[in-house]
Amino acid sequence: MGNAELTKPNQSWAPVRANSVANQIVMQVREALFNGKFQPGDLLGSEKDLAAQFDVSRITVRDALRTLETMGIIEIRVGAGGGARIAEGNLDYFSDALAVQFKLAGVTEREILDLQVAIEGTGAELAALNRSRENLEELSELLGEAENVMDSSADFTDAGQQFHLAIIEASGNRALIAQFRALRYVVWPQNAQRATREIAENAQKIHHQLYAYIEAQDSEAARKLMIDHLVSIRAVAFSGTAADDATGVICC
Amino acid sequence: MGNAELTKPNQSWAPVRANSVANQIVMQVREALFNGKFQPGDLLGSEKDLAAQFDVSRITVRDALRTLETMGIIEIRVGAGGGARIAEGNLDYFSDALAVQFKLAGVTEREILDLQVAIEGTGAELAALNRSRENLEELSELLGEAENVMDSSADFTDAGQQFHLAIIEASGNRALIAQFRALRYVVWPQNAQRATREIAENAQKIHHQLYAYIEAQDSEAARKLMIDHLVSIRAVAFSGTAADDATGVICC
DNA sequence: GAAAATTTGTTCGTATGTATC
DNA sequence: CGATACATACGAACAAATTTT
Repeated sequence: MGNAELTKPNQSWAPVRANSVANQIVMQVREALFNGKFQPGDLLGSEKDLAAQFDVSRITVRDALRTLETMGIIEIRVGAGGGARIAEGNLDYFSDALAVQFKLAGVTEREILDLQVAIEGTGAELAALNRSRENLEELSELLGEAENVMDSSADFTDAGQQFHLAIIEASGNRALIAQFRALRYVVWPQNAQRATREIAENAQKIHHQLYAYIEAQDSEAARKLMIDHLVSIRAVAFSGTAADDATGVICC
Repeated sequence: MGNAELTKPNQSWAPVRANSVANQIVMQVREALFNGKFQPGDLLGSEKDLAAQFDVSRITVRDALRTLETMGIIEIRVGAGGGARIAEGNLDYFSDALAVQFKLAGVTEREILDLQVAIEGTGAELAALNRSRENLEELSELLGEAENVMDSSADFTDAGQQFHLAIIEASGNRALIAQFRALRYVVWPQNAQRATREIAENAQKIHHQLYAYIEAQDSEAARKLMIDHLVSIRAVAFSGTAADDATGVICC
């Protein structure tokens, strides 16, 4: 039977902190947002206003605003006409939270790469199905730009990253875009600057092939090639010497 | 004793708020965590301690702690022996942040379902490759439990959700697990309570087939069936009448 | 461009509720 | 039960930054 709940009887220290006045304010604002009572850009008010509105001290309001800000729900501006506003959507906070959780959970690079395969594989698939003419033009342009920086490891890596991002954007799925951006933020520092000239040429060739599949709307081929592309990155990343594996590619 | 390393406002492009003393404390703790100087459970100290360490007021420390807490980096306990500790990993905040960002970005249910396809498709694939004997036992157990609640829409939906989660857990990939948990939190309220008896039976059949593929380590079949399974959910969710689509399944 | 108004950032002091020993 | 330690919360005040006038 399911005795899983007996294994970890934690989470008993919640009551006092969960019912704090500051958290009650946080919950109220959050509920209002999800109930459609707020839209991005709407003004919540200044700390002074909110303190009067909720009949609490300014410091309590600050606690609540700090939490809401970190959640990405509000943005705070100082000066006249400033105050707390409903955010437009700030992916930085989310990316940071993702990175933190992966760190705390001890998620390995390999696990992250498998997640990346899931995201980018589906992204390539949907890109092939949904790409617009503008998407194709941007992808083509990025391919051209990468061609000019094949000898600069850092520049080519950056161009490759942009190409991958453009593919995800071509999928038209903002959830995937958000995930990819967050993921790139997490894995970027480790995987940077690994491209040699030979590796760059191989990557560029694969990128051209990806473009061809996406243009032809061959979603299954696009997905498979993207996954192979990423798996070969994994091979390079975990097999030690990168130069040995000529088929293995990249950094982007 | 060190201070907060007050940096000069030499970078004009950076907004003032990013250079606040509280945010500097946040960044220092965050950096320390990522540099391996902290492990989950480590004690940071009380507000008073930290105020003395950073040579700032308690309220400034409070601001920083509130941010760190919302990021999921620390957990705070009141009373003697309390204070701020490095968290074990709190997915609730992350899930909430994900839901908030999707809401603010106006991400649609369809987009979220495509992301779910990416996560769960890869999850099923990896589960077939990596499942342990314990995983199979738990999956089998969950199938049996679901069998007993086929007539209760809510209970069966819950059992189905647990089965899906168990598959992801069988993948052994904590990044996928975190993503799935967060995603479930986002989509759960809308998709709940849609199961009829007929739909439940169809879902149960598919779940049994998924188990068979995972046991046989047929990763490609597991992935494809999972995707079909989820796509049919999408069909039900977006085509209005669910009963018409006999092949379409579920709520879980 | 300068002054004024507004708002956040920061500090100190104090009181209270709560958890641990 | 009492003592201790800690977070929560309040009020007043000044500094710093930004927008408006």
